[in-house]
Amino acid sequence: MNIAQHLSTHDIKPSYQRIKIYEYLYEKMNHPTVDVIYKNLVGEIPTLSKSTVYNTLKLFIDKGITSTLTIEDNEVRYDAAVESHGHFKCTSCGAIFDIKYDFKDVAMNKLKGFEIKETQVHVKGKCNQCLTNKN
Amino acid sequence: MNIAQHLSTHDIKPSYQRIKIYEYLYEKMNHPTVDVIYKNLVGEIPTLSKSTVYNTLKLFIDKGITSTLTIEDNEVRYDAAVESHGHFKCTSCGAIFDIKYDFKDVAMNKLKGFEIKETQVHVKGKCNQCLTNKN
DNA sequence: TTCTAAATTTGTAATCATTACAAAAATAAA
DNA sequence: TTTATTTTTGTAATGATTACAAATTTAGAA
Repeated sequence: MNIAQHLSTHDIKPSYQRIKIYEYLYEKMNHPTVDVIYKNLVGEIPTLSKSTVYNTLKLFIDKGITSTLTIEDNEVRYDAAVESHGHFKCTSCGAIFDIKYDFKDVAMNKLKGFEIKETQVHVKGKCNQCLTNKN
Repeated sequence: MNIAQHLSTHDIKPSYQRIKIYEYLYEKMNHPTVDVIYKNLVGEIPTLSKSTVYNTLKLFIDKGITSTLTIEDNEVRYDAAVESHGHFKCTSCGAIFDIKYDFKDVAMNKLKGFEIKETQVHVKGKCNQCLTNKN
Protein backbone atom coordinates (compact mmCIF):
# COMPACT_ATOMS: atom_id res chain seq x y z
CA MET A 1 0.00 0.00 0.00
CA ASN A 2 1.35 3.38 -1.05
CA ILE A 3 0.01 5.60 1.66
CA ALA A 4 0.73 8.96 0.02
CA GLN A 5 -1.13 7.79 -3.04
CA HIS A 6 -4.01 6.40 -1.00
CA LEU A 7 -4.41 9.78 0.67
CA SER A 8 -4.21 11.64 -2.63
CA THR A 9 -6.81 9.37 -4.17
CA HIS A 10 -9.14 10.42 -1.39
CA ASP A 11 -8.51 14.10 -1.85
CA ILE A 12 -6.13 14.47 1.08
CA LYS A 13 -2.79 16.18 0.56
CA PRO A 14 -0.19 13.74 1.84
CA SER A 15 1.72 15.79 4.38
CA TYR A 16 4.35 14.18 6.55
CA GLN A 17 2.11 14.07 9.63
CA ARG A 18 -0.86 12.72 7.71
CA ILE A 19 1.21 9.96 6.20
CA LYS A 20 2.64 8.98 9.56
CA ILE A 21 -0.74 8.96 11.27
CA TYR A 22 -2.37 6.92 8.55
CA GLU A 23 0.61 4.59 8.44
CA TYR A 24 0.26 3.99 12.17
CA LEU A 25 -3.46 3.26 11.89
CA TYR A 26 -3.06 1.02 8.89
CA GLU A 27 -0.04 -0.99 9.95
CA LYS A 28 -0.83 -1.47 13.60
CA MET A 29 -4.54 -2.11 13.15
CA ASN A 30 -4.77 -1.81 16.92
CA HIS A 31 -7.79 0.50 17.16
CA PRO A 32 -5.87 3.20 18.99
CA THR A 33 -7.21 6.21 20.87
CA VAL A 34 -5.96 9.71 20.02
CA ASP A 35 -3.64 9.52 22.99
CA VAL A 36 -2.10 6.25 21.88
CA ILE A 37 -1.46 7.60 18.39
CA TYR A 38 0.08 10.75 19.79
CA LYS A 39 2.35 8.95 22.25
CA ASN A 40 3.55 6.53 19.60
CA LEU A 41 4.41 9.18 17.05
CA VAL A 42 5.77 12.01 19.15
CA GLY A 43 9.12 10.24 19.45
CA GLU A 44 9.54 10.26 15.69
CA ILE A 45 7.87 13.65 15.20
CA PRO A 46 8.92 15.66 18.26
CA THR A 47 6.95 18.75 17.26
CA LEU A 48 3.73 16.78 16.83
CA SER A 49 0.69 18.32 18.45
CA LYS A 50 -2.40 16.51 19.66
CA SER A 51 -4.40 19.06 17.73
CA THR A 52 -2.86 17.70 14.58
CA VAL A 53 -3.88 14.19 15.51
CA TYR A 54 -7.45 15.33 16.14
CA ASN A 55 -7.57 17.42 12.97
CA THR A 56 -6.09 14.68 10.85
CA LEU A 57 -8.42 11.98 12.11
CA LYS A 58 -11.41 14.23 11.54
CA LEU A 59 -10.22 14.80 7.99
CA PHE A 60 -9.71 11.06 7.43
CA ILE A 61 -13.24 10.40 8.63
CA ASP A 62 -14.70 13.15 6.43
CA LYS A 63 -12.94 11.66 3.45
CA GLY A 64 -14.05 8.17 4.36
CA ILE A 65 -10.75 6.41 4.94
CA THR A 66 -11.09 5.99 8.69
CA SER A 67 -13.91 5.00 11.02
CA THR A 68 -14.50 5.34 14.75
CA LEU A 69 -15.60 2.90 17.36
CA THR A 70 -16.77 3.61 20.88
CA ILE A 71 -16.95 0.38 22.81
CA GLU A 72 -16.41 1.91 26.21
CA ASP A 73 -18.04 5.20 27.02
CA ASN A 74 -15.49 8.00 26.80
CA GLU A 75 -13.01 6.07 24.77
CA VAL A 76 -13.12 6.86 21.10
CA ARG A 77 -10.94 4.65 18.96
CA TYR A 78 -9.95 4.87 15.32
CA ASP A 79 -9.74 2.26 12.61
CA ALA A 80 -8.27 2.34 9.13
CA ALA A 81 -10.84 -0.25 8.11
CA VAL A 82 -14.06 1.36 7.00
CA GLU A 83 -16.08 -1.68 5.87
CA SER A 84 -18.77 -2.84 8.31
CA HIS A 85 -17.29 -5.13 10.90
CA GLY A 86 -17.71 -5.69 14.59
CA HIS A 87 -15.37 -5.52 17.53
CA PHE A 88 -14.80 -7.73 20.53
CA LYS A 89 -13.10 -6.15 23.52
CA CYS A 90 -11.60 -8.33 26.22
CA THR A 91 -12.47 -6.84 29.60
CA SER A 92 -9.44 -8.52 31.11
CA CYS A 93 -6.50 -7.71 28.82
CA GLY A 94 -8.13 -4.88 26.86
CA ALA A 95 -7.32 -6.38 23.48
CA ILE A 96 -9.70 -5.66 20.64
CA PHE A 97 -10.48 -8.27 18.01
CA ASP A 98 -12.21 -7.64 14.73
CA ILE A 99 -15.25 -9.76 14.07
CA LYS A 100 -17.03 -10.21 10.82
CA TYR A 101 -20.77 -10.26 10.79
CA ASP A 102 -23.38 -10.38 8.18
CA PHE A 103 -25.04 -7.04 7.82
CA LYS A 104 -28.42 -8.48 7.01
CA ASP A 105 -28.45 -10.80 10.02
CA VAL A 106 -28.54 -7.95 12.46
CA ALA A 107 -32.27 -7.63 12.79
CA MET A 108 -32.61 -5.70 9.60
CA ASN A 109 -36.04 -7.16 9.14
CA LYS A 110 -37.06 -4.89 12.02
CA LEU A 111 -36.03 -1.80 10.11
CA LYS A 112 -38.15 -2.02 6.99
CA GLY A 113 -38.41 1.33 5.30
CA PHE A 114 -35.48 2.74 7.20
CA GLU A 115 -32.35 3.95 5.44
CA ILE A 116 -29.34 2.39 7.09
CA LYS A 117 -26.07 4.26 6.87
CA GLU A 118 -23.92 2.61 9.49
CA THR A 119 -23.97 -0.36 11.81
CA GLN A 120 -21.76 -1.09 14.78
CA VAL A 121 -21.52 -4.30 16.72
CA HIS A 122 -19.64 -4.36 20.00
CA VAL A 123 -19.09 -7.44 22.10
CA LYS A 124 -17.45 -7.50 25.49
CA GLY A 125 -16.20 -10.44 27.50
CA LYS A 126 -13.07 -12.46 28.04
CA CYS A 127 -10.84 -13.66 25.24
CA ASN A 128 -9.56 -17.16 24.74
CA GLN A 129 -6.15 -16.48 26.15
CA CYS A 130 -7.31 -14.70 29.31
CA LEU A 131 -9.70 -17.57 30.02
CA THR A 132 -6.96 -20.20 29.83
CA ASN A 133 -4.59 -18.02 31.86
CA LYS A 134 -7.38 -17.39 34.36
CA ASN A 135 -6.83 -13.62 34.27
CA MET B 1 -44.48 -2.07 38.36
CA ASN B 2 -43.82 -1.05 41.96
CA ILE B 3 -40.61 0.89 41.63
CA ALA B 4 -39.67 1.05 45.32
CA GLN B 5 -40.02 -2.70 45.51
CA HIS B 6 -38.06 -3.22 42.31
CA LEU B 7 -35.19 -1.19 43.74
CA SER B 8 -35.33 -3.03 47.08
CA THR B 9 -35.27 -6.38 45.31
CA HIS B 10 -32.02 -5.30 43.71
CA ASP B 11 -30.45 -4.19 46.95
CA ILE B 12 -31.02 -0.48 46.40
CA LYS B 13 -32.62 1.57 49.15
CA PRO B 14 -35.56 3.32 47.53
CA SER B 15 -34.90 6.98 48.32
CA TYR B 16 -37.09 9.67 46.83
CA GLN B 17 -34.49 10.67 44.22
CA ARG B 18 -33.76 7.10 43.24
CA ILE B 19 -37.42 6.33 42.76
CA LYS B 20 -37.95 9.41 40.63
CA ILE B 21 -34.91 8.74 38.46
CA TYR B 22 -35.82 5.13 37.88
CA GLU B 23 -39.42 6.08 37.25
CA TYR B 24 -38.30 8.51 34.58
CA LEU B 25 -36.09 5.94 32.90
CA TYR B 26 -38.71 3.23 33.05
CA GLU B 27 -41.77 5.17 32.01
CA LYS B 28 -40.26 7.34 29.31
CA MET B 29 -38.05 4.66 27.78
CA ASN B 30 -36.47 7.45 25.79
CA HIS B 31 -32.80 6.57 26.32
CA PRO B 32 -32.03 9.88 27.99
CA THR B 33 -28.65 11.44 28.72
CA VAL B 34 -27.78 12.58 32.24
CA ASP B 35 -28.61 16.11 31.24
CA VAL B 36 -32.05 15.17 29.97
CA ILE B 37 -32.85 13.31 33.17
CA TYR B 38 -31.66 16.21 35.28
CA LYS B 39 -33.59 18.85 33.35
CA ASN B 40 -36.77 16.80 33.46
CA LEU B 41 -36.67 16.17 37.18
CA VAL B 42 -35.29 19.39 38.60
CA GLY B 43 -38.72 21.03 38.30
CA GLU B 44 -40.24 18.46 40.59
CA ILE B 45 -37.16 18.11 42.81
CA PRO B 46 -35.72 21.64 42.95
CA THR B 47 -32.77 20.66 45.13
CA LEU B 48 -31.73 17.88 42.77
CA SER B 49 -28.05 17.82 41.92
CA LYS B 50 -26.47 16.42 38.80
CA SER B 51 -24.09 14.55 41.07
CA THR B 52 -27.07 12.64 42.38
CA VAL B 53 -28.11 11.71 38.88
CA TYR B 54 -24.61 10.46 38.11
CA ASN B 55 -24.31 8.60 41.41
CA THR B 56 -27.70 7.02 41.08
CA LEU B 57 -27.20 5.83 37.53
CA LYS B 58 -23.85 4.33 38.46
CA LEU B 59 -25.56 2.51 41.31
CA PHE B 60 -28.33 1.26 39.02
CA ILE B 61 -25.74 -0.07 36.61
CA ASP B 62 -23.76 -1.77 39.37
CA LYS B 63 -26.92 -3.45 40.58
CA GLY B 64 -27.86 -4.46 37.07
CA ILE B 65 -31.16 -2.62 36.59
CA THR B 66 -29.91 -0.10 34.04
CA SER B 67 -27.68 -0.27 31.00
CA THR B 68 -25.84 2.32 28.95
CA LEU B 69 -25.59 2.90 25.27
CA THR B 70 -23.15 5.09 23.40
CA ILE B 71 -24.28 5.45 19.82
CA GLU B 72 -22.64 8.78 19.23
CA ASP B 73 -19.22 9.42 20.67
CA ASN B 74 -19.52 11.61 23.75
CA GLU B 75 -23.16 10.94 24.33
CA VAL B 76 -23.83 8.36 26.99
CA ARG B 77 -27.44 7.35 27.29
CA TYR B 78 -29.26 5.25 29.87
CA ASP B 79 -31.83 2.54 29.50
CA ALA B 80 -34.02 0.77 32.07
CA ALA B 81 -34.01 -2.27 29.79
CA VAL B 82 -31.06 -4.50 30.50
CA GLU B 83 -31.74 -7.43 28.19
CA SER B 84 -29.67 -7.52 25.00
CA HIS B 85 -31.25 -5.40 22.35
CA GLY B 86 -30.04 -3.03 19.70
CA HIS B 87 -30.67 0.61 18.96
CA PHE B 88 -31.35 2.54 15.81
CA LYS B 89 -30.68 6.25 15.88
CA CYS B 90 -32.15 8.49 13.23
CA THR B 91 -29.51 10.99 12.14
CA SER B 92 -32.23 13.37 11.04
CA CYS B 93 -34.68 13.63 13.96
CA GLY B 94 -32.48 12.05 16.62
CA ALA B 95 -35.09 9.53 17.70
CA ILE B 96 -33.87 6.22 19.04
CA PHE B 97 -35.71 2.99 18.30
CA ASP B 98 -35.15 -0.31 20.06
CA ILE B 99 -34.41 -3.22 17.78
CA LYS B 100 -34.47 -6.85 18.70
CA TYR B 101 -31.78 -9.11 17.37
CA ASP B 102 -30.81 -12.65 17.87
CA PHE B 103 -27.74 -12.87 20.03
CA LYS B 104 -26.38 -15.89 18.23
CA ASP B 105 -26.69 -14.32 14.79
CA VAL B 106 -24.13 -11.68 15.56
CA ALA B 107 -21.09 -13.52 14.33
CA MET B 108 -20.81 -15.59 17.44
CA ASN B 109 -19.29 -18.38 15.40
CA LYS B 110 -16.23 -16.16 15.16
CA LEU B 111 -15.84 -16.07 18.92
CA LYS B 112 -15.47 -19.74 19.82
CA GLY B 113 -13.87 -20.16 23.21
CA PHE B 114 -14.58 -16.56 24.18
CA GLU B 115 -16.76 -15.68 27.13
CA ILE B 116 -19.34 -13.14 26.04
CA LYS B 117 -20.71 -10.81 28.67
CA GLU B 118 -22.37 -8.09 26.69
CA THR B 119 -23.29 -7.25 23.13
CA GLN B 120 -24.30 -3.93 21.65
CA VAL B 121 -25.71 -3.27 18.23
CA HIS B 122 -26.01 0.29 16.98
CA VAL B 123 -27.49 1.29 13.69
CA LYS B 124 -27.60 4.79 12.28
CA GLY B 125 -29.57 6.12 9.37
CA LYS B 126 -32.87 7.76 8.60
CA CYS B 127 -36.16 6.60 10.03
CA ASN B 128 -39.32 5.91 8.12
CA GLN B 129 -40.97 9.18 9.00
CA CYS B 130 -38.01 11.40 8.16
CA LEU B 131 -37.71 9.69 4.80
CA THR B 132 -41.34 10.34 3.87
CA ASN B 133 -41.13 13.91 5.17
CA LYS B 134 -37.86 14.35 3.28
CA ASN B 135 -36.09 15.76 6.34
C1' DT C 1 -38.26 10.48 71.90
C1' DT C 2 -33.41 11.64 71.72
C1' DC C 3 -28.84 10.59 70.48
C1' DT C 4 -25.60 8.60 67.39
C1' DA C 5 -23.97 6.37 63.34
C1' DA C 6 -24.51 5.40 58.65
C1' DA C 7 -26.21 6.40 54.21
C1' DT C 8 -27.58 9.74 50.84
C1' DT C 9 -27.60 14.05 48.67
C1' DT C 10 -25.60 18.19 47.39
C1' DG C 11 -22.33 21.77 45.59
C1' DT C 12 -17.89 22.88 44.27
C1' DA C 13 -13.48 21.94 42.57
C1' DA C 14 -10.57 18.94 39.79
C1' DT C 15 -9.82 16.20 35.78
C1' DC C 16 -9.83 14.82 31.16
C1' DA C 17 -11.08 14.61 26.31
C1' DT C 18 -12.23 17.48 22.79
C1' DT C 19 -12.90 21.81 20.27
C1' DA C 20 -11.93 26.61 19.01
C1' DC C 21 -8.91 29.68 17.47
C1' DA C 22 -5.11 32.39 16.24
C1' DA C 23 -0.12 32.45 15.43
C1' DA C 24 3.72 30.07 13.24
C1' DA C 25 5.54 27.17 9.79
C1' DA C 26 5.48 24.93 5.51
C1' DT C 27 3.98 24.51 0.86
C1' DA C 28 2.43 26.06 -3.60
C1' DA C 29 1.66 29.56 -6.95
C1' DA C 30 2.79 33.83 -9.23
C1' DT D 1 11.56 36.10 -4.41
C1' DT D 2 7.07 37.46 -2.96
C1' DT D 3 2.49 36.33 -1.88
C1' DA D 4 -1.29 33.43 -0.91
C1' DT D 5 -2.90 29.16 0.79
C1' DT D 6 -2.66 25.17 3.53
C1' DT D 7 -1.09 22.76 7.43
C1' DT D 8 0.63 22.46 11.93
C1' DT D 9 1.07 23.93 16.44
C1' DG D 10 0.11 25.68 21.19
C1' DT D 11 -2.95 27.64 24.22
C1' DA D 12 -7.36 28.71 25.88
C1' DA D 13 -12.22 27.45 26.21
C1' DT D 14 -15.78 24.09 26.68
C1' DG D 15 -18.33 20.34 28.46
C1' DA D 16 -18.94 15.89 30.53
C1' DT D 17 -17.60 13.34 34.31
C1' DT D 18 -15.38 12.38 38.74
C1' DA D 19 -13.65 13.42 43.37
C1' DC D 20 -14.55 14.94 47.57
C1' DA D 21 -16.11 17.01 51.66
C1' DA D 22 -20.02 19.30 53.90
C1' DA D 23 -24.91 19.15 54.72
C1' DT D 24 -28.96 16.57 55.05
C1' DT D 25 -31.64 12.62 55.76
C1' DT D 26 -32.54 8.10 57.46
C1' DA D 27 -32.15 4.23 60.58
C1' DG D 28 -31.02 2.12 64.82
C1' DA D 29 -30.00 2.08 69.73
C1' DA D 30 -30.63 3.75 74.23
